[in-house]
Amino acid sequence: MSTLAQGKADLERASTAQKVADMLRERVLDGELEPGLRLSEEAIGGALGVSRNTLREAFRLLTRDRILVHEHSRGVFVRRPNGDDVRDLYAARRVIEGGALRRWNDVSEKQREAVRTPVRQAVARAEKNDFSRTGAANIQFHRGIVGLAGSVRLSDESDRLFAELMLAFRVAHEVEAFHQTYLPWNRKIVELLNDGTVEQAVQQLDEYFDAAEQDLVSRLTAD
Amino acid sequence: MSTLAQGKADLERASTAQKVADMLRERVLDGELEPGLRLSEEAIGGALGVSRNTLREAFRLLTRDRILVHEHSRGVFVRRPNGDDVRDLYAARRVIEGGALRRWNDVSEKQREAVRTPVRQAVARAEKNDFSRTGAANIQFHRGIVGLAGSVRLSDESDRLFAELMLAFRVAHEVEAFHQTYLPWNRKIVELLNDGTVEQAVQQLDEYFDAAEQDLVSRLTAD
DNA sequence: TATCGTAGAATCGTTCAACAATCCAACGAT
DNA sequence: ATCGTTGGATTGTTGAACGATTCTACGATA
Repeated sequence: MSTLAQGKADLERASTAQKVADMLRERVLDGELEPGLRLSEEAIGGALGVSRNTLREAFRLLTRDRILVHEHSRGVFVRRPNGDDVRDLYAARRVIEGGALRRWNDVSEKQREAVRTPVRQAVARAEKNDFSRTGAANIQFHRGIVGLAGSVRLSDESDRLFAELMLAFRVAHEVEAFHQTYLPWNRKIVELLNDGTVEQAVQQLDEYFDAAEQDLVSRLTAD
Repeated sequence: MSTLAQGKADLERASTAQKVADMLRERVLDGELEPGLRLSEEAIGGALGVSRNTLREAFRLLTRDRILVHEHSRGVFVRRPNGDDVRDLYAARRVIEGGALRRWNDVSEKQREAVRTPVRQAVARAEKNDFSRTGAANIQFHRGIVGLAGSVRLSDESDRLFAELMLAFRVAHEVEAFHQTYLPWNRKIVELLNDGTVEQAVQQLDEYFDAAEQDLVSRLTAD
């Protein structure tokens, strides 16, 4: 039955606006479209061969995902987070991930493995100097933490927060180096969880957030 | 200067789609447009005197706010939460509000007052049998709790979750009675916070969520 | 020189009309 | 009673058009 559910999801993926939005999202997160850039309706619509109305619909989907921002009568821009945005993002993450982590003892083993596995992957990839994928594994680690909450709404919202944070990394020119710096923290958090000392793991996570926020904010306000 | 910022917000309030979305949101939350109802583009667009494209844009804004759901090639519907949705919503609230409440000792006095005041108001209004406004005060209480996190993104997302929950109340025919039932809980939580026993307050909040979720789910799956 | 205002270009906001694609309900065949 | 089929209704998408807003560059004034 799971294959049927999968197929249904693929079928529903129709919609030109959805496909355009997916393409643009990829371009933005890859860095081809830099934060702060204005996306002209005419230029992009012409390049992609879709009408303005459809393109505007794709824009709306991406503003919902925090990828773009819409300014009335001025157009849409690739989101360009500043220091205040980063502080806000980490304030949200502290509450969400801290709250989720405290559910460690109440969740399924599968959910716990979704936290442990990405750290193992990140370590393995870092040893091979495969840093681009180390970052992806780091994100998976945090997605696993949010997953402990058991709410798809919360996981979806966190994905949007992560996307915004990725843009902040890009503005700070920290796309690759950032994640590996904090890899030891993640490893320590998993150790503490495995020891059953959940509160200590939460505290460690908070320290990670403090350090990461301070680092990122200083690099953003330096510009 | 605050008046200037206010004026700017008013000026930016333009956009036909935005006004249409505001009107529709009100109609939905008031109950005029029932959960599950399909909103015809032609009918509503004609009634409101706006073009289909503009109306579709308003629809997208409301799907972002969890008021409407969009089904491809079928149209948009007033969201109609089911039991699984409610469980997901409370899973999210447990983590968000629990995590926010634990920040009690780290936040400003103003933030703490934003939690205490709504409970006082709710008590006063309940004594006057003003139940419709009791519910509003109850929501303010929980908004105050989320506000302890100090993240506008998290507060905004919580507002969307609350809106969805309001729809669930409506489906369960519990719009008015629900909030006052749990007023004693809120009062107890504030007492525990004032006593400085934050962890006990969190535990009390969790019990509130357990009871509220169970109540609401049973009424939803009964249909 | 610097500030201000203005004209014109560029772009967005919104509408309208049209057609293809999809969904739905009624009908009839097996 | 279940399963195709056929129209009719609704959404998806396009293209063009025009008013409204923003931006840019130029020139006037102090």
